[in-house]
Amino acid sequence: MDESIKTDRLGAEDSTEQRIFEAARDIFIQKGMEGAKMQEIADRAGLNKALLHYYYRSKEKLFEMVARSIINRAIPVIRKTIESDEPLHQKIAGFIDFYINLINHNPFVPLFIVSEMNKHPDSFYEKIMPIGVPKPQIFLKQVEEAIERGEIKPIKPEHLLINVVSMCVFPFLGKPMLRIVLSMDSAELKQFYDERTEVVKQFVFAALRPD
Amino acid sequence: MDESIKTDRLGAEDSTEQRIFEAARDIFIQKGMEGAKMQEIADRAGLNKALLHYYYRSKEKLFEMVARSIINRAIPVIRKTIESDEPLHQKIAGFIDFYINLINHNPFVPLFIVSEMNKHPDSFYEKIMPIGVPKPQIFLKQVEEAIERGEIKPIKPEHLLINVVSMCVFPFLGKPMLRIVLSMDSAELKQFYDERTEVVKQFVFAALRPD
DNA sequence: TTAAGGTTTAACCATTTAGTTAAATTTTTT
DNA sequence: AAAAAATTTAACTAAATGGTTAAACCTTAA
Repeated sequence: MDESIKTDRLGAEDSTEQRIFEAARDIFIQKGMEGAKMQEIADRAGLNKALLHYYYRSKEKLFEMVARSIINRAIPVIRKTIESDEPLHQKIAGFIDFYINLINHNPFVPLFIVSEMNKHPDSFYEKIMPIGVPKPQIFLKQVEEAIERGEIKPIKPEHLLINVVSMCVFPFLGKPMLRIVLSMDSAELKQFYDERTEVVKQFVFAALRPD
Repeated sequence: MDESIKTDRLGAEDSTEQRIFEAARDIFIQKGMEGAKMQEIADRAGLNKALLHYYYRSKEKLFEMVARSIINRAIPVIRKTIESDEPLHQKIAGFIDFYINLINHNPFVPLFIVSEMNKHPDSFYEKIMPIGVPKPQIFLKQVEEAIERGEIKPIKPEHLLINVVSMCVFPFLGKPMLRIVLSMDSAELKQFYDERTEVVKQFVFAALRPD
């Protein structure tokens, strides 16, 4: 039975090591560090438990690698969009596009990151240090300048940034809530998330439009 | 004989049972069901482990009660604001006021609820069933009517609701992120959260204002 | 073919942890 | 004050789980 190519990196073969890693990623994301059991990871990978230790030494190390990989993939794209020096409107639009699309393809990542950050803020910080913390200064300055030029309505740049991020990320964190409160089925949910990009853009730009 | 009134509320005496409950609440919120250890809860309550079982039977039961209490307190206030038939603007403003204030006083509750919901959507649903799922129909209808009357810019009511909730809740989920990315110290963070209510209101109403 | 290397496994060990119990202690009732 | 009831504790058990190991099992190349 051939596995589909589920790469982490391009060209990664479907080695045992890789299968373990992917199984671990799925389980850790779903259940967190303590909730995940090595046996369950092994089962999901279709392998014996000892193999996990052979390749990854310990649960901690395995978790570490998974966490690092997730963070390594998420942070740089955030940096790239936020640190670019495109014009403000383009940047905001691009940010929303990219961010929602990213999460749409990795819907459980935000909860993983948020949980990780809350439980172990220090170890998280150490993990993103090497990649580089996103520096929003350019963005903040752009907002201030746009306000001075009267292009957008006054707002503290930090709040604007958080507003945008909130509307992109939260709907995915709260997905089960949406299901229940808005009683949406899968199809309706899919449509809702598809609409999201445009809706958020319009909402933000409407809020920013000067009187 | 009969047990003291099992309170959740202020005025609760400092009974052993209560101390256990509070310790459990703190630890469960911080570490989740699997991350929390009975011994740690006992230590925090200043008691022996056996007592936890004496009063609460099992870890599952204890967690159950804690989860239920947290949900019981959060859901009704959401219902009340969302289901009221105040005029739309008042309702939105009141919702933002109340919601941010609520979370400000219980900053770890949203993450607990979001995590719970993602790990055990069914048991969560059973927990809120008895209280009653918030029914947003009135709100959704109000939005549609306001749009028809040209009082606000067109937007799918569901998206508006999620936008508002997102901007209220997410900044608390992402607190550690704010710290790092915006490099805020405690004082700055406090101020940020204090400003939040007004900022969100202005942002939402600006976005809704018709051309 | 066979020997060497990496790969995989079942069985085992040590530790942690939820849960029990019987006895000691404190509080309440008579 | 004595008996009864409620509360608290230390010591224990059973199960789960992370981690180890020695042997079996390929695959490959002389």
